[in-house]
Amino acid sequence: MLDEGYAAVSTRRVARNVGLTPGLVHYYFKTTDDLLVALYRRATDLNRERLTAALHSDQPLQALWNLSSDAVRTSLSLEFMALANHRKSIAVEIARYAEYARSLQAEAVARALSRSTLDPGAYPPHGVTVLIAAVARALVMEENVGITSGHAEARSIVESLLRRLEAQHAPPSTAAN
Amino acid sequence: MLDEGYAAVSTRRVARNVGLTPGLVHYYFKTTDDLLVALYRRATDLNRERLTAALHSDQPLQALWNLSSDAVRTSLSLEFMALANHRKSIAVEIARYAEYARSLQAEAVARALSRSTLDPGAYPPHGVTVLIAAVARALVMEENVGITSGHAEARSIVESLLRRLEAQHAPPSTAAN
DNA sequence: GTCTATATAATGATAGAC
DNA sequence: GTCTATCATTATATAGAC
Repeated sequence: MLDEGYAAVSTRRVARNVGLTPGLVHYYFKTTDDLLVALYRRATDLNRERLTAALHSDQPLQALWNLSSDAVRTSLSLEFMALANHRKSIAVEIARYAEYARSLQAEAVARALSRSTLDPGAYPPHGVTVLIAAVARALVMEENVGITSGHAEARSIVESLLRRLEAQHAPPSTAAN
Repeated sequence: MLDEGYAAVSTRRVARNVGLTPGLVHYYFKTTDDLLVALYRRATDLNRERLTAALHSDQPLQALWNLSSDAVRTSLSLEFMALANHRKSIAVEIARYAEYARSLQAEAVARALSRSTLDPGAYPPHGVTVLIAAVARALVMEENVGITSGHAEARSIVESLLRRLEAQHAPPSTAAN
């Protein structure tokens, strides 16, 4: 799925890769959709653990950003998003997990913001959560096809913002700009 | 491609949809890759015009953001990104256009920043360009699969930032936060 | 559970008539 | 240019032997 895209995943290839027969794959997963949903669930189970750990670290926003920037994990997630465009059963599964993960993340962002000196009204936690995930995902997606210009600069903007959001005792510093 | 994903595009279906035969499609486009590349080029030609117009409007950043938020256009772009994961010829085509579009956008961002009162060092134009495209694309992608939580908040954060970047005569206002 | 065999359908691509 | 016809491959899914 990572190497050749979701379209390369078929019951036959799965069977061949594990040295079994297509019939047996259908015995365990009646339809191909069922197989893909099971794969997605396994991925989210792993992801849930990593996310929880990140959000409970001492720099949850940085940890969330690093986790969201993981190329393999994010590439897989992007394949599922693409797949969801023509597999309704995948779409509902993705939406459900995404909303769950988002709420977890938003809570962590809210906690971090409450410890900072920034105006919480200017940074609604759900919005910040969306932005972090959005930028990380887009960077990985672009790198996957060979686009890199502006990435370093974008990362530095985000990371500097995250440092400010996560600064427990904001230094007097220069006026925020 | 928009309704059922890129995997639904085949020479046979294209032929059927226009009332011709698969053989003829292969006469014009030797391989399916050639067909997809041609489709991508047609899309970028349209896009190039729209982008140029947006960047020459009186509020280029707002216009860029609005353009990047167009659901149909962006969904198509996302399909091509997904497709690029297992079609090298598409990947190089996408990367080439993306780098070109990015440089155009970065110039416009630089011009807007030079008219604003913000510290240009804190907002490198290429980085800002990446962020605008990234967030817009991610929002569309999520909406396509039914995820919406935090979107309104994220949009409002971005739009407020864009207003500040594009404010020709920044008002005294309250301290930026 | 695991296999073989098969029904059915879609695909990419080519050859050759007109 | 446009068609018909075809080859070879892959896919989903099921039936039934063991």
